[in-house]
Amino acid sequence: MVKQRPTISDVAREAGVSKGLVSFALNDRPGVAAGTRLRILEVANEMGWRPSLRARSLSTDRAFALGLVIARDPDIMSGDPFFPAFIAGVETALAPVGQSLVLSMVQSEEAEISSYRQLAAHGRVDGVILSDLRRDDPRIALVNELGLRAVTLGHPDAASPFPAISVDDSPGIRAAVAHLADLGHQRIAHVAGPSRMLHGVRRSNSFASVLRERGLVDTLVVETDFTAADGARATRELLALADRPTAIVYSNDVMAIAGLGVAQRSGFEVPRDLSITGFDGSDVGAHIYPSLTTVTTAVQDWGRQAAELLLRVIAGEDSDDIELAPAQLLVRESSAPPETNTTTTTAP
Amino acid sequence: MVKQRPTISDVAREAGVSKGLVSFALNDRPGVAAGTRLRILEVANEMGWRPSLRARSLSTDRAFALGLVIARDPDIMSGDPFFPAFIAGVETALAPVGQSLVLSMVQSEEAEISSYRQLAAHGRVDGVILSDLRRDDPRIALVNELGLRAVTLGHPDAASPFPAISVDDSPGIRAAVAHLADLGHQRIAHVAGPSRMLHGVRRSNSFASVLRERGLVDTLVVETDFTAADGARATRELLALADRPTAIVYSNDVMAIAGLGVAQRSGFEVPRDLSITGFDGSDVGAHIYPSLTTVTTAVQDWGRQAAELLLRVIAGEDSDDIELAPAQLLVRESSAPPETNTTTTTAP
DNA sequence: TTGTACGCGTTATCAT
DNA sequence: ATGATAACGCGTACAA
Repeated sequence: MVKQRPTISDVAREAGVSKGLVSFALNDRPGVAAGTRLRILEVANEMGWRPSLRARSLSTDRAFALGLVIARDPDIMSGDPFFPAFIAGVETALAPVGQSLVLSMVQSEEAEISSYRQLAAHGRVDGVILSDLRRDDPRIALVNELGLRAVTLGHPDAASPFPAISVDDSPGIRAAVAHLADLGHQRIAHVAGPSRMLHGVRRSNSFASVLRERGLVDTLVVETDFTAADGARATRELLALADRPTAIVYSNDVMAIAGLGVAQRSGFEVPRDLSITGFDGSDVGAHIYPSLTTVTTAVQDWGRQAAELLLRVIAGEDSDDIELAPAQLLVRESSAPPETNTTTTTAP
Repeated sequence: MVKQRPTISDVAREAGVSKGLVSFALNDRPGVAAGTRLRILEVANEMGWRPSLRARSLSTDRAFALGLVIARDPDIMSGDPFFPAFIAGVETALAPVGQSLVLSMVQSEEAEISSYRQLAAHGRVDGVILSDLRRDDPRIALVNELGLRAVTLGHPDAASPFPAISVDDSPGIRAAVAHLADLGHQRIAHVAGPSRMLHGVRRSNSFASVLRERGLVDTLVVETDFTAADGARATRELLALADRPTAIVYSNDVMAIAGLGVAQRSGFEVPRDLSITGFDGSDVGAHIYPSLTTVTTAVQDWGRQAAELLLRVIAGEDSDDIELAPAQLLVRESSAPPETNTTTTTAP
């Protein structure tokens, strides 16, 4: 005989009141005499009553869960420190309130779209966190049509019905470039992320604007797909230039590490012959040689606050945009003054 | 006026049959005349009827979702290629059948336990994938008591009611050590994972057994927590030994990369002065210099098959253990013969 | 406070 | 064999 878990009907019978009243008492709603409420709670507690999420879900039309659809290749994910930390942060916001995260990792834009459609059609989640915003991101309209609530990580490039929770990359990039320029670098390159991605574009823009302010060459930009392989390719291209850069700013740590490998393989010594900086402060960057100068953000906190904001949106509470502490430069060993003799160094 | 989605009652009315019959027809169950069934399906289709996962969930007591609780520090996750690929694999199994993955990332054992309890109490998932098995893993009994179904990644060290889906690490480790021994290394160290974790233990055991077979020293083992920082520490300790190893086998790529950093920083040239091998074949390992000899497994496939197996278990179908293709050695540049002169090299 | 309809399917019981 | 009816799962919400 399986001991079924008690329902509110059981509690009602035991407490000698109606089902509805139990519901009211349990949800701390007005209209229940203090004494009755107390007795109901007591009985419920004694019987070990737990709310049925499913029943509640059906009757209130809510899922009590948030969704996160990640559209990245495992290759790009591998080694990227962002999502693990972000998700850990989301979890710290959800666990205390008994909500869950439904995660979907897809590898094509069609799969991404259908993933949102499924989440909505099945009522799996009440809202989603939109990450890796793209230009004219179709997900914003889609998610809105589907009736989901959402928050975006960063500001979209068009009007959006959803609040944004952002970390300004700009100060980090600016600081990185300024740091390199201050060290004396004149030819600073940028290994950028995909231009379809807004944060990629914004980092590139910040990069370009600092260079212009400083009156430096701003043509050394290579776009990549964020993978180690593409970071390596970009680095090879840059180092093969007749007038090669003396410093390279990478849009993520994985590419910076791959770039470091390429440089070393080609006989360049970092930072003597080439300075490099990363982005996103991965743990491993601190332990390679030379350790990686990079730009960090409080990703876990971002995750927590994004989830909290989305919960508020779902609850119909205030939902203003949130601006978190901007990215910060973390100077380590991979950046140094360029060689004093200006003769273009070529690979041995 | 919001156009509500049609329910089976709507379909029933439209088709001129009863609610129950619609359900039978929609679920391909016997007892419905062929013609009637066809008409019902047609009407349902015309009306755009979609099943309500919630209603179905409530009445059938199923969640149509799988759970994965990851109990690792973000520090360890960061840079680790396993879970992204694994989850991507899980997704490929779930998406086609309309199921979802509920992910929880926790940072303590208490949080882990309560995470499983919540998933079960709320009926969020029908089953869970147990990863990172530990010695006397309490989760197996817990999950069983909670009435969840499960599969384990790897064989637990005690009887388990759940099928295991495993990738044998042993051949990979053995191949790595054999490779190093064949190159002439006599003092091969192991930077192991936590001994609480079964795969850590198994890799260590495999390591030790090959060394014994070859008659080599097997005392050079340092246990770590899998982080880059701890991999670096272990490497420093090993390289400081009077009789330092000439090769180090790391239990993951992140530590190997950190170890490489330590070695280079101490003036050792890899692989001339020290050979190293990693584990888990991260993308970035292929692009560092020297590129990392490592051991790879088909992680994404593992994820897909684990999810499929769990779905079968939940469906009450066959559920034999599954043994996947074993880990394989991928020889790259970070391993080479030891220096011919046996004089113990010390850091400059 | 109570009674009851409701959300939306599934399934056991009955009637034809 | 075919189909209808009603109970069930478990809360929520509203009229009485």
